[in-house]
Amino acid sequence: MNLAPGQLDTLFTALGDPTRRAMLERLARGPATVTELAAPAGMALPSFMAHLRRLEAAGLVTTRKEGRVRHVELVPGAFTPVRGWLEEQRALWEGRLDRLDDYVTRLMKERDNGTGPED
Amino acid sequence: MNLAPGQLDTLFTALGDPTRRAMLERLARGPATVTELAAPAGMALPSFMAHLRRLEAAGLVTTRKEGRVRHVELVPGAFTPVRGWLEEQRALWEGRLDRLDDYVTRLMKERDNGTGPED
DNA sequence: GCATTACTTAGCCATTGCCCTAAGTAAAGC
DNA sequence: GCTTTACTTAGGGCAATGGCTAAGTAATGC
Repeated sequence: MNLAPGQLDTLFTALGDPTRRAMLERLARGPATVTELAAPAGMALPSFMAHLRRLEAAGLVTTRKEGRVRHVELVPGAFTPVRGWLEEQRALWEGRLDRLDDYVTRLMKERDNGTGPED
Repeated sequence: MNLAPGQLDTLFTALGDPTRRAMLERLARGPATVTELAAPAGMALPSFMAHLRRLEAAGLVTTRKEGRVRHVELVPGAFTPVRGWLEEQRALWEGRLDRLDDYVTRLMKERDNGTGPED
């Protein structure tokens, strides 16, 4: 259940482009065909398809071809590793604040009863 | 309070590199000097400094120079726009599921009392 | 069956990203 | 004051990214 090394790299950089984020925003509202998806992007199809391939490579979307039309949809839990990393960071940060808080609390107690922080 | 256009680009791509994420993970535990931060990275200092500048440009860290030493620390709310975007995506996705759920519920009711979905 | 639609492949080009070495500067240490 | 330390600046290489046009393929529509 662990994530592949480099998966966060692929995910974060996939999210680092406005065209690709716009695609995901659109897809969050439901599946679409390549043509539908590409319309608002305002770029040549081959350029657009490269973005789509990037999202697919990152595991953020899946595509299937029916006849000459390719349908695209979001992969449900695909953001999880990203969220996970951000949560870890928050936990680290808050852990640090907690320890800082403990430390300050201890210092104040020590000041009150005259014992110092030395061993 | 709105975010600058392109800020998400800068943030996400800043997070898309393992060296930079490692720096942030280290900094979540507390401030550090450049030398301390660079030690585990295993690369030449100039290369490392470029990563640091990326993080600073993205607004994820701040640095100040004291004498010949540069100190680096996390900017507290810097992940907020990233979290925010992810939350929006989730809301969109769940909104869609809600509507799907409503739809299915309505269909079932209609089937039960014999009224069809046609106008 | 011929035209249209919906990609797909191929190839080019400019910019950016990520790494390097070499040499410079400026504060601390002795 | 000379050395060491901690960056900093300058410049170079090479791959990846993000865009393009032109031409190909394969399914649909008429």
